[in-house]
Amino acid sequence: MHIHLDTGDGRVPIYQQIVQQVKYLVASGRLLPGEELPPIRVLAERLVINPNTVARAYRELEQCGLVSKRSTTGTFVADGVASRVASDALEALTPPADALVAAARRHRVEQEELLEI
Amino acid sequence: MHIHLDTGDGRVPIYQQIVQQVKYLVASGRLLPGEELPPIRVLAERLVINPNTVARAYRELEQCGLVSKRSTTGTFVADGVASRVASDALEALTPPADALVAAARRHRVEQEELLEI
Amino acid sequence: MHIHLDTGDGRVPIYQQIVQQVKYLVASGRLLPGEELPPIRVLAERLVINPNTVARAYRELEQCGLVSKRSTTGTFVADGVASRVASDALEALTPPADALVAAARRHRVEQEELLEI
Amino acid sequence: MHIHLDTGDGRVPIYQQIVQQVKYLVASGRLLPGEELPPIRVLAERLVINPNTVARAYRELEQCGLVSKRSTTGTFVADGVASRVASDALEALTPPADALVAAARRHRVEQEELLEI
DNA sequence: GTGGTCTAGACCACG
DNA sequence: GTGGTCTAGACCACC
Repeated sequence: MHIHLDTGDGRVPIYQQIVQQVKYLVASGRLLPGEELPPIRVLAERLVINPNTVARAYRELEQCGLVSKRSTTGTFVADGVASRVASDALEALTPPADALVAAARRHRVEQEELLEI
Repeated sequence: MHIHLDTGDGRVPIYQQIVQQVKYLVASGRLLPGEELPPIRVLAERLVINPNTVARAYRELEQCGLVSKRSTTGTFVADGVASRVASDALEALTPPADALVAAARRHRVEQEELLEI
Repeated sequence: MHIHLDTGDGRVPIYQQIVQQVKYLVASGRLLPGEELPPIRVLAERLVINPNTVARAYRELEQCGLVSKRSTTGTFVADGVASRVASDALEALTPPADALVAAARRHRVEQEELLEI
Repeated sequence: MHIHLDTGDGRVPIYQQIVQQVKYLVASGRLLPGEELPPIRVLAERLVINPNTVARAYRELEQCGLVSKRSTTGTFVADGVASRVASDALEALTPPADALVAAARRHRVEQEELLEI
């Protein structure tokens, strides 16, 4: 499982970057239901961050139902979540898209110009 | 000058909302060079927010050169800024657009699907 | 707002004790919608625990929709939640009650005996 | 000897579930004094859990005096324990019952309502 | 002053 | 070895 952190102080909390990317990995089928995520400490070490930060990400993923933690055994992708996550992903994409379009309108930016970008 | 605030804790700082909207007003010609902005306290009262917040927005606008404060007289839209703001706006639009496209790619969302949104 | 912590290592995490008791306070009307909770640091100091622990409790309460945090302003009881919490409370009561009864049955404890307790 | 495990991470440690259920079996006469319990490895295999976990359960049962391990021979139900276990069970029932009642009071739940559940 | 994030590291229960 | 909880204290953005 490969995760890339943008530490550029881009105002996105590390733990959310993890949450988001795990969602992506599941939605795109690169993480399959039942598959085990790296142990908290291992992922923390690999990303050179504090275990607490990974733990928080995993906790949020569990609250979303995307992952299930069997204590003392590990953390696993929950069953039958691929579809839900997929629609989730699209929904997550919609608001920023709308905002972008709205912003563009306020700027009177031509549609073609926007598409080029 | 009409400004609408989204206080829904939607992750956009109030002062930035003000900055952005003043830029829009200038770029779209609804605020003309030389025109006076509302006094800090007046705008703060109208928006039911802390005067410090308005002050900060005005300060940022001044640093952008979009506005000039003549002490004890008021805050005025600077001269000949319309064009600069316009290009500013486009630049401001590019990064989120890129991010959106990048996110979409990670989701393997088809381009057509994205354009529809 | 009075909160009592059982530090007797009774296996209930501190942050959950806070969550639970705030729920009780709301459900019983001792905390009214719109009312402000003590700032994280203040409550932490009062309970002689780490601010992070209080923060976690508040975060969970927010995720439950019971509370809303207006950053830099404070933490407030959400509107129109009394009823939901009340039913929540009853639901929270049901499983342990069932477990108790089931356990009693396995012990062949007479019903009267149980009621006396 | 039939034992059912709730692996739903419902906050009850596996080894305690075993301890409890063995107590029930003894108290209810389905396990008689002198009778042999399944070997650790056998029970572990049957329940698909770690042998260490079964070992721990047996150890606790031995500390309670409910069971006695004769090395290299097996684990047997101790003599004359049925009555003790029975009272044990009642004691084990009291604290959760109290907690339940206390919780109910905090919720202002009527007693009749509680009894129905 | 508010809450938010993160670190470093401790201790625990469980398997 | 797994995850869970908690502490102590840092720095940040915002109002």
